[in-house]
Amino acid sequence: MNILDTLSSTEQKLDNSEKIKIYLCGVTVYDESHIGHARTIIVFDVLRKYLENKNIQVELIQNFTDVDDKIINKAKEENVSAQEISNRYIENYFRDFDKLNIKHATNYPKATEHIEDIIQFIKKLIDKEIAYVSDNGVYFSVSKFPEYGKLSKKKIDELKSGSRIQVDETKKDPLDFAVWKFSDTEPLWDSPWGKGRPGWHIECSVMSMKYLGGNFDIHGGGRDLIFPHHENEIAQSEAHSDCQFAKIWMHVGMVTIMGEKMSKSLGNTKSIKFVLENWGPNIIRLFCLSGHYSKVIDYSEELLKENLTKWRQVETCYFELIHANSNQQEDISEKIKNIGNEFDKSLEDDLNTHLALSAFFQLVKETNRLAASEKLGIENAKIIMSEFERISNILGLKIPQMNQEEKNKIDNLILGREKFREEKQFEKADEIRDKLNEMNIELIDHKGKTIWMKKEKIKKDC
RNA sequence: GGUACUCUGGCAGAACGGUUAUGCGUGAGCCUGCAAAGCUUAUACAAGGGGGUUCGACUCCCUCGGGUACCUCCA
Repeated sequence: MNILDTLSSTEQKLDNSEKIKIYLCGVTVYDESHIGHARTIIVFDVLRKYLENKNIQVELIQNFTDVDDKIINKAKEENVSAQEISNRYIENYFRDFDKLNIKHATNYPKATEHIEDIIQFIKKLIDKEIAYVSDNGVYFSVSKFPEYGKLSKKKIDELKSGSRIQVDETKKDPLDFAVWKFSDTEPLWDSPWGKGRPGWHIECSVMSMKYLGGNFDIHGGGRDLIFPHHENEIAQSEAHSDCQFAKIWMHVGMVTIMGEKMSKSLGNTKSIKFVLENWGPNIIRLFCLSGHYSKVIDYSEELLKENLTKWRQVETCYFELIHANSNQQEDISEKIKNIGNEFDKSLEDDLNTHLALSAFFQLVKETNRLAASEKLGIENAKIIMSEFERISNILGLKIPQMNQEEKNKIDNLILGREKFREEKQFEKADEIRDKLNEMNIELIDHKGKTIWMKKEKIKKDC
């Protein structure tokens, strides 16, 4: 599998070894997660599920940054502890992302639970004279890391001249960044240099190394993390270990809205909670996977609606498959195999989810074509269903299931309707159809039989 | 200002140095008691502008222009 690596700007082969180690920069937990966060995490979820489908073990570490100025400010505003804030939003995180059908990471380490590791890490940096203690904290000395800027392709002197950073006189160099900030208000921890808290960036260096070792396969996150976050992580980590940090840097493009970046600071976010309520998880996933992960996608109701149409086709396909009972058979195994290969090939090529989705929709189309011509036999349905399930698993799409009782009820109503239709009592037949519609059951009248499908409830459906 | 990415048909969006992408939408038809869903079929002078390389460029190079992101916290 090839992945576009931000550091080398080329596609790098992902070792198809038995295990792939991935570190994904998660969220700072001070507010509701929005659809931009969802995109990044969905992309990595698909990557992970694809690899696992190929029997490659994946160790995925995704951090929570739970100590940060924004958390502290919010805590002050609400007059509660920082921990209460971070706990609340971690809870919300799982509330949202579980609904989005994201498989849990191997581990979700938190900065506050790794203070001792962080202190040890900083100690070594100071011992190596790469970091120094000043009045305000401990700083990483950028000049000690000659390759600084290699990820974001920035030149050090240009950074200096264009610097909008408030010049902190206690720093030796304006580009130096804090690994430890002195403070005398909560949250704070003891350190050999003074009470305070870790700076941003340091926790990812420490925790990735702790859980994945020095040189792991993929480090990922949103594009906006390239600078300064990932740049600083590389500097700290490589200065610390003298070894290459991540092998591949994989960055997911931004979600914009009306052409503008969706971000908390701009106040133009659509929270996952909101979008879930209106469109449900499957449409969000289809939307997030509709373009190449590295590019921008623009959030709009129109696009979500387009994906609703697609989702309805997927649902139709699924229910055609489970109701298949035609005696006619057409040999389709080769065709289905090709579609599966096409799907895999697309993902192998830098996780081209858009092409992979095209392959999936070919499968859907093929099924619906067979069903329309009364040629969807049980054997064929089995073959297709197995591929359908494999693909929807990787993409994280999920048809809502229902219990037997509900199914029986539907079948009985349909039988009643059939009777009225035979007797040409269409008004009564239509009443039953309407009743089923209210239950989100849609009837599909084929020549010889009527099948039903349970449609996912979508608020924005109209 | 610097850096990166990007500019493809009404919309979304891929691949590829030479072949119809694909999907949505739209038109027509089939199916139906009527619908819905689905199917069939048709539809798009497509490549930001201008140069160049080439037998041939959407694809490579140069240049001009637009957009977005980053350069401060950010997925």
